Amino acid sequence: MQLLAQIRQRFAPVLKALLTSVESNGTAPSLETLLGMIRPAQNAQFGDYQANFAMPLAKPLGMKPAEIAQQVSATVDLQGLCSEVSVAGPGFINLKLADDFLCQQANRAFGDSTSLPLDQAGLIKVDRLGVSAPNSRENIVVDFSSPNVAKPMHVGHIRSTVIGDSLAKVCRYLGHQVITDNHLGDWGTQFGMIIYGFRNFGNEAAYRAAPVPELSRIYRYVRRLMDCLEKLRDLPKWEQALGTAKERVATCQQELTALEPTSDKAAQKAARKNLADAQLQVSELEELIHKAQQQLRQAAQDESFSRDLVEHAHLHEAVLAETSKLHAGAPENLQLWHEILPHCHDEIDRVYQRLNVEFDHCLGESFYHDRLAPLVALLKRQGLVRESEGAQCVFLDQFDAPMIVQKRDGAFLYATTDLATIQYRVEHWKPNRVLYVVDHRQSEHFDKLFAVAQKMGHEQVQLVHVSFGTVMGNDGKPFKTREGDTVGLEGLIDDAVAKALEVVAKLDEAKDGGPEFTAEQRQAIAETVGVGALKYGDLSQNRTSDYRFDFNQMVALEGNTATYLQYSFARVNGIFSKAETTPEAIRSNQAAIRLTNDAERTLLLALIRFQDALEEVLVDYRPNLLCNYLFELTQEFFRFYNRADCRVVGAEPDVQASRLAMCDLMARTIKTGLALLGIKVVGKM
RNA sequence: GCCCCGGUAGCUCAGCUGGAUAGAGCAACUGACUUCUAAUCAGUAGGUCGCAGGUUCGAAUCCUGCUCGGGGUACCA
Repeated sequence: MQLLAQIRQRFAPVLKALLTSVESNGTAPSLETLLGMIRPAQNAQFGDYQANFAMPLAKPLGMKPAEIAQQVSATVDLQGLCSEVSVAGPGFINLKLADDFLCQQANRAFGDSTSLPLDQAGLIKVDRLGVSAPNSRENIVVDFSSPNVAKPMHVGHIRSTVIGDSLAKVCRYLGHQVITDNHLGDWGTQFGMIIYGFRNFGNEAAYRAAPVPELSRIYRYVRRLMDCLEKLRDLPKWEQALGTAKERVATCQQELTALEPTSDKAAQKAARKNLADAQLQVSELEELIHKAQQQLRQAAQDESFSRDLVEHAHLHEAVLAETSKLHAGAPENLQLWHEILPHCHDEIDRVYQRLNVEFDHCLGESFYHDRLAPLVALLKRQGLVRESEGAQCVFLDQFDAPMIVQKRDGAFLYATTDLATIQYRVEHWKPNRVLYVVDHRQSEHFDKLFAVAQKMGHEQVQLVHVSFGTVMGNDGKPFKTREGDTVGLEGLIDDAVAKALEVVAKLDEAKDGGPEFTAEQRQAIAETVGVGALKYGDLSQNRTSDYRFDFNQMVALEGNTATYLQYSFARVNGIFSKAETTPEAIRSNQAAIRLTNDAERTLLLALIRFQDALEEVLVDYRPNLLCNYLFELTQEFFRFYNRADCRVVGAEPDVQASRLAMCDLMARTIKTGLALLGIKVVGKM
């Protein structure tokens, strides 16, 4: 249920009346703004909710804020909703929900056994818990994950995948019509690499025995060759640049010493900064060169690799040629592409399965390739395209550089594909909104893309770039292995699960009655806990900030982690078995939730805020708000759980029944909330 | 050069559509297992919210300048 909306509704008529009296003076905030100032109390000592609109009304109304607050709280009808209304400080209105209302809402959620699907196929279902349908049901397309299928998924894919999946689920849960689409990279240069590599470095037998590892090996091999060739090409340039940079250091040094006797502080400061910049440049170049030399030395030790470096000196061009042959429809390349592609899908599907992520569609770049030429033709007809330096460009007033939709050599770009994708989605899915869950470095691309889409006439669809920060390593730099490679996603999952298994085993051993799990049970729990920790570590972060990936912290499995939330679910189950009952029995028992103390009250208050928390998530597409909510809810639960006067088992029969119902609602809310984050629970830990 | 994002406790970060005394986790310290699983709970300590101005009843939050860091910036995605 929507709590905030209910409270705001009660205040609306009173505020409307007040606003009409300031009509002449048009400077008063809007009704909506004022209602927005009713929100959960920041500090529980002030009550449950607070209204802060009296202060900004003081000037337009020509009254003291406290008087306004007084008047409003005397007039507003909060019958059945609040038990206490008071004015405090300069004019804050503090509200306390009536216990009866709290119980009534909680009972409604508890009694709602309807289930809602979280995927299009309806395979994942969760409890509705009294959550109401949206005011307007929208068609929402969520575009996320979008890896290149030709190479193994790495740590960079995790944020898009996990955030997108969660947003899609929240949208669906709140009643929207959602289509998830994985816009796979299955048509780009990476395939040129694999095709070339398959022909030149492929091992037929290995491929037949296990295609995926062999393809992966081929990709990595070509990648390594290209890297080395690039280094060979760039090394002289860098060395030259190093020389220049060193000269610059010397010049800067001289300039600074020349300035020293003068008293021009600003000039000295600028000179010092120049020097520092130059020195930084030198050290960066030195490191770059050092690393490259190291890599080349290593390569030199590998005889066959060195031979390949010589034989395939023009690898870069060759790869591009294979790619454009593929795009041009050359049968031999197309055939190979069809042969290879399913294996690439297998590879990423295994990761998705592990992460419990599914898509309604996986329409990759290849799906759009024959729509690109017609799209450019359409842009031309619309008069949006202009040729510049041989390329077909759409120029935009807001940007210096144009959006290029066709290269000088006639090839299309990802901008072209993205436009064709919008075209297709609008035509076939008629979305009100499309969410692109893609990292922040592409924000300018999306700004341009959306601007062009609007010029093309797609004004009715709201296009949103849900951007997120980079995954950093412990050193504060983009997350890489010690060797400088990107970190494979699958290995990361394995590590997280392995770590979770350690903890599960250790705690199981330490149990009072001795270990209770079999090896298989431990493994299953570790899988849920490990994957949950990995996802939650990411989701609980504000998506816009760079995310420092600290493996040890993530698998600490205590504090604000998925494990903590999962643990609360397991503990509730512990209560049920102690009480020798089941959730089904509790629900059919039709017990009434009622309040006997403040810990119960705080827990209930948190429980009935579930929908409000979910709606907050969608305001700015921020799953971390759901994490915050679930964490706070769980804290309230454990406070309740640890209190001597909140024992469930052994309380008076009707109190026990009420508390069992509360616990059931708690367990279902946590389970549902975690499901909306794409995280599972286990009955015992 | 231009554009975008960020600087909050020792560490990692919430809070940013302005609200009362700036929060959490980790790390440190004290206490709670004959109890519904101690992966828990209660408590202590820790801060000139990068700096300087401004807007107003009120600023971590909005505006301006500065500073430090990251990213992007015409044919890669």
